[in-house]
Amino acid sequence: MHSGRIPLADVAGGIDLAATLESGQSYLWRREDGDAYAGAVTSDADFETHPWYYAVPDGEVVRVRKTPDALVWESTTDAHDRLVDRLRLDDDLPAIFADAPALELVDDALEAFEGLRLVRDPAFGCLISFICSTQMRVERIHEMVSNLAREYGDAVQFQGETYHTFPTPPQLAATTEGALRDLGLGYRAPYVHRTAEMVADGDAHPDDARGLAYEDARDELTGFVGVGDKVADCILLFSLGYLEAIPLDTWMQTVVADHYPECEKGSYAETSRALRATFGGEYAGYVQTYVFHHLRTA
DNA sequence: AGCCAGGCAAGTG
DNA sequence: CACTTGCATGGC
Repeated sequence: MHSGRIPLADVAGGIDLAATLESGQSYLWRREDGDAYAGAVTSDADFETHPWYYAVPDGEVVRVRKTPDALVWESTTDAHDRLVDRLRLDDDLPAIFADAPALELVDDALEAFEGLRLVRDPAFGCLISFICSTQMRVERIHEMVSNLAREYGDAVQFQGETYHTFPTPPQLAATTEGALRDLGLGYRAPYVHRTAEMVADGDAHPDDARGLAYEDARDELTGFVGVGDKVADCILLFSLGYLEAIPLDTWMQTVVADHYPECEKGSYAETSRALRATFGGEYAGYVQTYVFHHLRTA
C-alpha cells in the first residue's frame, strides 16, 4: 500500500473536501461511510469524523480524507500527482476570486464554502454521469453511477474491500438498453447506451472538444446522444477545464429570474453569455459552482 | 395524489 | 429558429 499526505499549507485557499465532492460536480467519487450524500458537511472541529472518499481511476484505488492540516491518502499506487490533478489542488483560489464580482449572492456563496474546488474528472465518466443527471436529484445520480460501476466496471481489491472502476466505453456499449433501464436509468438508458457505442466505435470522444473555443467545444459535445447545452457545459466545467462554462440548470434559471432578470435573453446561448459576464467571465464557472451549492444546501 | 428533480430528443409551425 | 410534447423513476 502507498500512502502520503498533502499539507494544506501547500494548497492555496485550502480545500473543503466534503463540499468539493458532494456538491454535484463529480459522481466518480464515493463517500466510504455509505450513501449519505445529503450535503452534510462536517466541521474541522470534529475532524476525527471526517469520512474517507474514494475513486478508482485507471484501476487504481485512491482513498483520501481531510485532517486539520493536510489531505491524507492511501492508494494502490503513488496517488499524489493524481490527487493534485483530480482535485485541482494547484488552483490558487484567492487569486481566482480576487476579481470576483461584488454581488451579494456571490459574496455569500464564496464565504459559506471557503475551499470548495472544482474537480477535473475523466471525460468519459463525466459524460455518462451527466447524461444520467437530467431531471434527477444529486443523491440519485450518485446511486445510478455507483450502480453502473458495480454492474459493468472491473472489481479491484484493496485492503480487504472490493472497489469498482467506472466502466469503459466498450463495457457500457456491450450492455443493452433494457439492462440499463433495469438499473433505474429510465429514459436515459438509450442515451447512455448509444453514446457509449459512439465512443467505443471510435466515432467521437469527449476529449475531442479539448482545445476548441468555448462555444465551439459546447457544440461539439452536443453531438452525443443525451447531451444538450446544459450537460455539455457540465462536461466542459467539471472535466475539460473550461472554467468560464456556467451550466444553466433549473437553479441558475431561478437565479437569473430572481436576481439578474436583465440576463434573460430568450435562448440558452445568449442568456449564458450574459450571466457569464455577470459572474466575471474567465472564472464564471467557478463562481457558479459556489452559488449552485450555496442555494442547493440553503 | 400531484409535483419536482443540475434536460433532452423528436416533432411541428 | 422558436416552441411543444413525451419521457422513467423515486421522494416528499
